[in-house]
Amino acid sequence: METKHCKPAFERAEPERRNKVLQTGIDEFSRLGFENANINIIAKKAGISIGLMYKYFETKEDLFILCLEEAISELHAVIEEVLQSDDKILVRAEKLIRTIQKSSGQDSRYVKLYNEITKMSDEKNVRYYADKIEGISYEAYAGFLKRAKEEGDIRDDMDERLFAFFFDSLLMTLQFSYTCDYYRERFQVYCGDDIFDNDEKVVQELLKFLESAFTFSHTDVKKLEK
Amino acid sequence: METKHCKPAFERAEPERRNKVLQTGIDEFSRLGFENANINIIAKKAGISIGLMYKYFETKEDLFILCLEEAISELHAVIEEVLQSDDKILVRAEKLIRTIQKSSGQDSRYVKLYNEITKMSDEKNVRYYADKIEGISYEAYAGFLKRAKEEGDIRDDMDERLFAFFFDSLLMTLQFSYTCDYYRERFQVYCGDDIFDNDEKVVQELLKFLESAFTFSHTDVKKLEK
DNA sequence: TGTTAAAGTGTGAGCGACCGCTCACCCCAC
DNA sequence: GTGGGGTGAGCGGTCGCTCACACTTTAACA
Repeated sequence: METKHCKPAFERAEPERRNKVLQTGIDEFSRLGFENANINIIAKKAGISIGLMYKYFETKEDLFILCLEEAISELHAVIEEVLQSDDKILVRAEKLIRTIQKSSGQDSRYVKLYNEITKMSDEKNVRYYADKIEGISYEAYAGFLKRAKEEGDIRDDMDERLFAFFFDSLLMTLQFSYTCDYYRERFQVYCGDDIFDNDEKVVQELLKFLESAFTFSHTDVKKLEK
Repeated sequence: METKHCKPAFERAEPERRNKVLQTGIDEFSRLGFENANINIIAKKAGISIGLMYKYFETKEDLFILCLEEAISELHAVIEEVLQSDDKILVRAEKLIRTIQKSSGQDSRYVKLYNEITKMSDEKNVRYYADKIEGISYEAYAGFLKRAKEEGDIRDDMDERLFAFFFDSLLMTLQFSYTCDYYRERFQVYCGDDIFDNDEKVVQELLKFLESAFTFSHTDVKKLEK
């Protein structure tokens, strides 16, 4: 599973062509899903013959996986950039939320591809990709959550890992809710048809929600009760 | 889309057979997904001929949809039961979490089918099912969140709908994390390989997370600072 | 009550469309 | 003349779905 997913010929090909193939793949796979996308059509749209496609890739799945890795690295580059500055945790959360809102319109294809792997159930692939993809997010979050904890920006009575998990779960769902058809619809059921015209409100409410969860511990309840 | 999804013959069939067909369908669709499940094999496993299957259903998709509705009504029956008592909101949340943990092992098939619709992108179906499925959850949550707000169990400075959305997002992700392959793996990446042996810890940490988010408003920060 | 036709239940071989993938072939560079 | 880039007709397998046929039940009528 850690092996390369293309043949040497693809690495030798012109960067322009490599890009065309990957972008066309991302287009089709994100639009139709892995099963329904047709590799013959991807080849045609990318301007190469199906024969050449199979000089570049062993199988349709390998092409898919390379598209996936492209999409993932694109998504992570954005996250990485947001997390580079050493803002306070809530500022970072805010930046992440706004980025999610922006990128949904801009390049929903990457998010849709990410959503695709959510459906995987082939054991080896699942393990490999979960480790690879979620591992990166986890490292990023774990790092700044730990610092935030040390600096007293977040409560110290919570398990860091579960905390990161809940945090990411909210952001991941939000990302899908701005991008993937079913999640978009669900978002509207919960928050009204005009929720997509109220980005600012979503930011503020989620920050409120997170701020409290971040900040307050059970002992604070007692302090307040006095 | 609001039409029935089986022919009259299926309604006339013996309940025992109807059940066998639906259960076999749920088995196969949840295990393999809609695309990879084979309706000829479902017929065989259910003990009827493929010809009869098509006397019961117009298309493979109709069979799928009926299986889906069966799964959904099963899931909702459980939620409904949990929410029937008039416990405080945190007690309810706890019950929901524990139910999710239990049902994951017990009948993961229903959750997996629910996860399947997450992938839908056919416009009409998406709208219909999001309204139908998420609508029910939303009604349930909205109702008890409103009461909790009136009774002062949760803060009053948050938008109820977004609040319900965040709440359900956490629970939904948790549900998938106990059931669907990729989400399970992701759960372990974040929380360690032994997270599935620590149900109690998950309950407690999520309740802590929720309690703060439920209870504290920004003005409380200032009170505490004094 | 026996006869018959219509309507319903049930079968499974196989059609036809689709699609992942191969392979025989062409072209050009060195 | 060998090796790599490039082609696309078409093979082979799968699978949704049909249809001709067999059997059973219902019901209408003499």
